[in-house]
Amino acid sequence: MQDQPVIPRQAGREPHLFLTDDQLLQGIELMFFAYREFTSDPDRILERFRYGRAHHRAIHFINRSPGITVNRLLTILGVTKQSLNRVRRRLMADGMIISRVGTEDRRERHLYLTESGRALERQLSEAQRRRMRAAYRAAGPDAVQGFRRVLENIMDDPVRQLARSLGED
Amino acid sequence: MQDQPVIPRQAGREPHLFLTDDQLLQGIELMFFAYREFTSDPDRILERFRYGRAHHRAIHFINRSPGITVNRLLTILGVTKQSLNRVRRRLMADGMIISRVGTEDRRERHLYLTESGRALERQLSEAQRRRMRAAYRAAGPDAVQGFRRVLENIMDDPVRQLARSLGED
DNA sequence: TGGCTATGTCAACAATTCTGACATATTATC
DNA sequence: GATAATATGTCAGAATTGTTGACATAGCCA
Repeated sequence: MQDQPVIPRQAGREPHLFLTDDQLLQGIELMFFAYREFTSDPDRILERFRYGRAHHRAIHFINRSPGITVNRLLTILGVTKQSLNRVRRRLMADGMIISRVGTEDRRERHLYLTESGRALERQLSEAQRRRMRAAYRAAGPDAVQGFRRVLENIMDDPVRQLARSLGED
Repeated sequence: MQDQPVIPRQAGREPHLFLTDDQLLQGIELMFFAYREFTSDPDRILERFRYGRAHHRAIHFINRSPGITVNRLLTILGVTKQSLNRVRRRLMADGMIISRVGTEDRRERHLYLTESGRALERQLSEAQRRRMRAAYRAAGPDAVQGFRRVLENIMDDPVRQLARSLGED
């Protein structure tokens, strides 16, 4: 995803944007409303399984990085292991994910989606991808670049690095 | 993470983009991580008051539309009145907001921030505005435009209308 | 007057998160 | 080989936020 370096514009001086508090408040509200809409499609699907967003997030990132360890998943999700374990236990009981003992380090557990898990993931992901695709197309390619640049800059550096590292596994 | 550029493909009136699933997944993850970062600053402040995000949202929208009715706030927040009332009661007990009987329709209650409420709002808002301002400046004006366009298009029409109506009150 | 609207409240329940404590297996280090 | 550190798992209790359902009051309107 290294299109362009996101941070350093002109070393020394930043482009001087005049941003009123009202413009910034609008941006804040856009984030609030868009995020809510953005999660509404998967939420409806999850209801049918009586799963919540925590289950969705686990499924998403296990799909994104098959064989991910519990520790790595905890780092990405930013929750406690107790919290994740409740979700993980349920997903394992339901046959959505499986856990394999690590070959190099036998303390580690590597998580994978089962066929059922992949099916659910596709359903959830499809709903969100459809919305993203429609929004991208309606906004146009330049807007997409800008969207990504702003979101990346909203993150602090450690999280930005983490987000960028995800496709690389 | 293969960097597939977002390629504009001409066809018809709307700009057609060729979007891989991977690009869309990246967008989805950007939303997830950016939103989490975006809420982290106010979360830290709220902790000191033992308030949660529900309190923040109420404060935000009451500040944005002083004198807003309970019903309107419920519509914006998309929660039940029981859920909002728990938050409202606490904020009123703490002297952060006040409620005034409507002059035209005496059934309505109009909500306002008190001086304490405004002080807290400024604190919360300042943290988020600072982050937004920094992101906007780093990304540049064109990116901001694109950011807003994509987020608006992520919303379904009713919510988009609602979001747009907010500055107008 | 009767019906609808706006608001408020009580109670019970569910989901998600946290902290803290404790346990086990495995790896790394001295 | 003994000890420390790491990775994982579990139990228990608490806080926040959300839900449904039921019920009550006040005020507007036809």
